[in-house]
Amino acid sequence: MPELPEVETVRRGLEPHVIGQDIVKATIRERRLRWPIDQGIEKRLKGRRIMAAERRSKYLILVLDSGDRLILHLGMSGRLRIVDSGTPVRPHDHVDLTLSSGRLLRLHDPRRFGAMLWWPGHAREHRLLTHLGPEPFDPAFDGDYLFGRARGRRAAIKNFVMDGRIVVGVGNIYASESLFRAGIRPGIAAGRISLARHRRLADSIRSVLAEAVEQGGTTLRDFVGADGLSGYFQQSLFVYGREGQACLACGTAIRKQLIGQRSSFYCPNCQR
DNA sequence: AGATTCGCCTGAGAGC
DNA sequence: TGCTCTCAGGCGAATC
Repeated sequence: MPELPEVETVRRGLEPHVIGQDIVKATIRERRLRWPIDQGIEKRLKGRRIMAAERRSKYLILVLDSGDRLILHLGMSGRLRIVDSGTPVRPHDHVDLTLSSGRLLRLHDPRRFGAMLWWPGHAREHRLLTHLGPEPFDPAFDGDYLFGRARGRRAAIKNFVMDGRIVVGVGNIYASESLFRAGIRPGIAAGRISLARHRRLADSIRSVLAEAVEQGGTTLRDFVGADGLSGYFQQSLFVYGREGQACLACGTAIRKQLIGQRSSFYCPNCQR
């Protein structure tokens, strides 16, 4: 499941293959993603040059020479690959962008939770991006910010940090891992956590994501695959998916708890 | 407004 | 072996 580090890894891997490339042709085999792919997007894409590959939250944004943008989201199971033309089409290969290099940028997404959206150049902002909170690596994101936003909030801290309006890019796995590093139990109300602990949490979120980006970058070298935690970071997980196993810090059995319908993992000894 | 629930999907794994 | 069932999860939309 692609989280922010995976999407950033994909973006970096994509860059050398797509920057400066013209889109010779767009082939859409399946329009029914999370939202239907616009009819006629093929014509709008044809002949456009890709000027930049950006990321906002978990959205990939291809900036075109026309000033328009193409927004891609990988959802749960999306993958983007650069493949040679003539590479056999497998099930769930929904979109091909044929590039002037002769290769294809191919979108593959079995569960179709992903998206491909047109963002016209004349629109200042896209509605999906307007409400988003700061990037975790943005200087504006720190413990004081988190603490301020948490005033009066009774939601569990884990749900709070997974709320994209508060901070983007913290998915289920990294939320559990960040809270472990910060020593905070996932079910505690966000508004009842001290400033000092919010600072520790903000630091943990940043460091967990930064490490994952580094390791994703060294692992998914063949590119451009986003199969989630296929990389080394999987070996760095302290609590996620480790129910009943010994805490790597203290040996206590890791517990699993449902919070907001999501599996959450924590060490009852290290996290209070 | 904040909190909670729902719905969209397929593949992997468990159980029979 | 092969079926059925359960679960996983991003996140916007709807509802409470």
